[in-house]
Amino acid sequence: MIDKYEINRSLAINLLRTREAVMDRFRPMLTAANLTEQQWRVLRGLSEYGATEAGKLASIACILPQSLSRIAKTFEKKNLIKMETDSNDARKIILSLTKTGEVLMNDATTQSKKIYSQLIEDYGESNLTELLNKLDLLRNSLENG
Amino acid sequence: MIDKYEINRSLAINLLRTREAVMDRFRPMLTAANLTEQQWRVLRGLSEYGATEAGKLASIACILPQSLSRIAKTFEKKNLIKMETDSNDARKIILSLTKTGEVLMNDATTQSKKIYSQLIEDYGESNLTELLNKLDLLRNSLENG
DNA sequence: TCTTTTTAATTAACATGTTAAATATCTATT
DNA sequence: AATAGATATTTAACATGTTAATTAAAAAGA
Repeated sequence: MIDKYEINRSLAINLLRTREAVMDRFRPMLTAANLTEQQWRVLRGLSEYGATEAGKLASIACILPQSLSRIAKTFEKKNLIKMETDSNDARKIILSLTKTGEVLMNDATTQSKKIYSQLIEDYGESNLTELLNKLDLLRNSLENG
Repeated sequence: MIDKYEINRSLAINLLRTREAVMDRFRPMLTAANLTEQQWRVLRGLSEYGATEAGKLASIACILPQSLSRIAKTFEKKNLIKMETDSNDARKIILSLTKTGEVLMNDATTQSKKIYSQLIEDYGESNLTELLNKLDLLRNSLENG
């Protein structure tokens, strides 16, 4: 069925709709862990990269530094992360997971990997690889175009 | 260069990063028109579909009905849209563009089409078609999987 | 060294996302 | 017709996105 409405073939909207469809599979896990999508990305970044300065972590987690400031404050109160000033540059704040944060992430990551495995099974590994490659190519085209 | 960090190959984050890269090209146009991304999607939906009830418009524009309520209120004050109760069902609100709204959209749409044409030229039409097809397939896989 | 510029993080203000609840209207059932 | 249940929209509360301004510290230049 051909769609005569341009908005439905718009690239930006298709990327948005598709991302929402992907996240629908992960939302139950996030709700159970009492984490927002952004909080999940921040903790995941810390879990994979270890102690990281705020600016770099924001970039890794795809959120703005301003948002990370607020999220970090919340996480520190909940004792999920530690915040320390960089000894070589007092402007920088180094964030890292506490033991509590690591335990939370170990549980959540296990569930996340299961969900992702099922997604790959449903979509097909080659389709996933090709899609990721096409997305990389698009980003490169946009930067250099 | 192989990326050892899983977060950087995550599908949801790649879709997010790519969408941001696409929108970077449209943001100057939106800033000039003094519209947010969501407001742009709402006006574009109205422009293409004509008078539309709120719930359907929210779905078309990929925003939640709650967000559309707030946006519609703003637009009505600015005289960009009209809000009328459906004569057959008083629960429904029919939204439509005013003349002022149409003029705004005519200008913005012209610019938008130019930006999109340039994007297609940079990325390649066949790449774009294949990407959109892969996104459609992914959404179908997620729904039926 | 002192000043200027740049960088990193934070804060502020407003718009939107998200979840839950409230309101109004319609539909179905009795 | 009266009630219960379903639907469409709105409101509320809090988290995040976005733009602009602020603060503190490092880097660069005179």
